[in-house]
Amino acid sequence: MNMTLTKLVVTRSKTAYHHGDLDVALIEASKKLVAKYGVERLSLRQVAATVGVSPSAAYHHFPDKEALLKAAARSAFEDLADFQEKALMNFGGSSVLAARRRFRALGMSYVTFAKTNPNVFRLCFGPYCGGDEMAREESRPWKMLATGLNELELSGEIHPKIRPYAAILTWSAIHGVANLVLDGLLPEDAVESVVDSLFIALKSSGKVVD
Amino acid sequence: MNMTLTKLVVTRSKTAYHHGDLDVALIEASKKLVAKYGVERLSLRQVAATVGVSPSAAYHHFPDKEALLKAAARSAFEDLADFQEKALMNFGGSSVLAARRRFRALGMSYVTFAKTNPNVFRLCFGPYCGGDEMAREESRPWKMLATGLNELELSGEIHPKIRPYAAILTWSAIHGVANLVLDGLLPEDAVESVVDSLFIALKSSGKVVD
DNA sequence: GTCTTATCTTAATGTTGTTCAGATTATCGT
DNA sequence: ACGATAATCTGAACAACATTAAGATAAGAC
Repeated sequence: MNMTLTKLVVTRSKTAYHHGDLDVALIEASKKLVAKYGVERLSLRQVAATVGVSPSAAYHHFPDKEALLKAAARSAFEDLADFQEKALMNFGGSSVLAARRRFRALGMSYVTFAKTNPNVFRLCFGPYCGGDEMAREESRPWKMLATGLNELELSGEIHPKIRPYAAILTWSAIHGVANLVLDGLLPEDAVESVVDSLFIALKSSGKVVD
Repeated sequence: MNMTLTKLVVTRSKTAYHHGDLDVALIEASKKLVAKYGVERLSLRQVAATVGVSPSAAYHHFPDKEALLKAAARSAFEDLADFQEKALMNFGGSSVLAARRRFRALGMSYVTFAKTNPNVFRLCFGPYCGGDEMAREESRPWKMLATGLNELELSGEIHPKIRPYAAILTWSAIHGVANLVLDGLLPEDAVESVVDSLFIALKSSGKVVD
């Protein structure tokens, strides 16, 4: 779980001058302001004012605005993982149906997060995205996807032919609809279409000749 | 084809005071600067200076910076369509193989454009994306995808079960990899994986029971 | 308690988006 | 051809912005 907020509340100092966890407070304030106005309208000064600190104070914790936004993006990415994790908890069990429900929850929660916090979702993946530092295969969303696919495979819901591509195809498709729906280029119900078609695509036993 | 640049060159006025097609010139300059530095680092004043005009001149053609960027995004979206169209021209014929090659070219060119001009690609689909104004089903990339899928269908390369989802799934998956690769969250070769798996997924004849 | 270091503030600089009053050119009716 | 009207651009201004430098304040070590 993402503990940044908790840490903030617990260890905040009482004296006015020294804030005590300014870095975390700045990140949290950034996320809130981004959620409200979007990254493109975010100013360092506003963030500092929200936290109750002078603008230049931020420069003792981050080299510049870009670094702060990258840290906020990183934190927001963890929030997304948290959200998916919670969604997953609603569907326990080891049956085939449970595995399918969990897989569906994984994809749906991803898009629900995007639609609920469009600006935050865009922050995660925009030009402030950590990229390599987010360590691809080690990232929590990727790991959840991997285990979800393993469960489906054990239930015989994935054809061997497509198994090697399953993770990349799934993440790409889900990430794609999320963005296209946010941009207004696909209707909202496109999400269900993608999830449904992914089930069909993964289970399929078609032969391809080149 | 996107004729904005041509129009600019042809009708540019010689007198210094009146520019003659300032709107188009501003859009083109914006795209160039975005390509170089990214949307987040673009300033109206720089754009105006590049065109050789005072900053306030832009406000007689666009209500504000956001409107200019939206216009630039719209134009960039047409550039993407142009790029795909050109890629498509390399693969004529009516054979099954030709249909498959065109479909592959459609997806690959989409991602190639993204990787060649990451900042411009992000401009197309970011918060400055036209959305509804881009008219979804009437957009050129969507139409190309639709005819590409029709060709594949006529060649017997698409199973009826997945046909209704084919367009949405394909666009989502391709758009998704493009973004994830740009963000450094998927390796570059993920693109081929997605295109290959799309072929498998579309042709498949799997049965799904609920 | 003093010294050192970490943390924050104040003040300043140069750039940004945007506005407004005025200058310049094009267009059009005559 | 000419004068009025509208379109287009400039220059100067303003507040908000990111960033920096020099100094104030508090915390922790000894």
